[in-house]
Amino acid sequence: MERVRKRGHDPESVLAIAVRVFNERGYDGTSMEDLARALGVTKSAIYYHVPGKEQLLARALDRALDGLDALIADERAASGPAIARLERVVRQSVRILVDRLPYVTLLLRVRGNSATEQRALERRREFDAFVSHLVKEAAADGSIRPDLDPALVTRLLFGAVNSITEWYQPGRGGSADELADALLAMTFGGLRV
Amino acid sequence: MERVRKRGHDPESVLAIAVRVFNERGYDGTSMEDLARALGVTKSAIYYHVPGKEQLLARALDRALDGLDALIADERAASGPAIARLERVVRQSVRILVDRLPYVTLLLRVRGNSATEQRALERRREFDAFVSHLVKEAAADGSIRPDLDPALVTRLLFGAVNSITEWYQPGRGGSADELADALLAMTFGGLRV
DNA sequence: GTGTTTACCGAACATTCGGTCAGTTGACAA
DNA sequence: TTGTCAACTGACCGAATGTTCGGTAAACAC
Repeated sequence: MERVRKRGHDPESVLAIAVRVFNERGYDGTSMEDLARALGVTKSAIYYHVPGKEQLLARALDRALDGLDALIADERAASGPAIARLERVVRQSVRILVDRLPYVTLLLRVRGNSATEQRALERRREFDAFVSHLVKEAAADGSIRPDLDPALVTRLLFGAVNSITEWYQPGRGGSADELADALLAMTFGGLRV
Repeated sequence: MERVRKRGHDPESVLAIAVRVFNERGYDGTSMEDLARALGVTKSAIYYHVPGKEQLLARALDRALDGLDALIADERAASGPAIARLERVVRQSVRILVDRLPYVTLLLRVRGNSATEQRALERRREFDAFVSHLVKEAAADGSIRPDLDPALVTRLLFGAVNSITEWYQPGRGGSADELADALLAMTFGGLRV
């Protein structure tokens, strides 16, 4: 009946710690021995909780991708000017990135070395395509600068968004909303006074 | 007397191909066997040209870092308003990134797993500190929006710059200068019309 | 107290890793 | 023709890799 239990690990705590180590040393740079050390158990204990290294990666990537999918689903049902929807997508992306920081960080570093990684890259491309389409809409109705290529804007804009994973530390340096405010002020409004 | 030679590899061609594979699969995800396959030779032939895997990484990272160091050296001697110097640093950073794309790409993915990587990270931090200082100058003299934290602006701005390594392909999609123009238009001028 | 389950350990597994080394090949000079 | 030498091959090494498995101690159910 869900008592306090002997204390020890479960699939969730193993995943959380594994993802932290994956982000510190890179997935390929992390051995099961590294994970075991971080968990305070031996290598073999890990296999009691999870099926293996690649499954840990797959589960972590799903956490990130499920968040982005939910964002798309929400936003497909939305209406209003494209520029306003774009702004909302950026803001929500920042929120997801901050909420699920370690998982999104891992996702953004995936290079397609295994079937698991390739599947994740494909799902990620769907998100990119969605955003790209939105920027094109905003460009077509004349609400963003006409001298900039929409595809390029998409990439630079989300380059800035995604770079948050490189330095953001929860607790320090503002909430997701404050971050999004600053990012939108810079990219939509411009740095110059 | 420097004839045409038997044809085959030399340290330079090995490095170039190795870095390409490192960027495709990640440094830790690349085995010497992978490199040998890409070079069309056996593993042991690699050791005739270069001392080993980590030396390949070290040489590649130096190419990127030497470019950034040269930029700093140039710019320390420069004068003029901070905002103009910042703009020039961004433009030159884009140029170096494009000119030395595979090397800079590799540098930006380093996580400090070995002494070689840690040394590279330290050198990179010097560059970041230089840029950060420049943004603070521009903020102090009132030439960028006062509502944005200079440290945050530095990170987001160079987040956009560095993201170029994620998608840029030489030949396609404009020169370094055109890229820099678009990036500066977006971040300094703002997207909105 | 007995039996079951949970969470783990230690030893071993086959495979892959980065790296070494003695030998081979073929182009070239003399 | 002979000898040199750059550029490799192939066999191999010890260590590390991800994973499996038999066993076990402690907590729980009855």
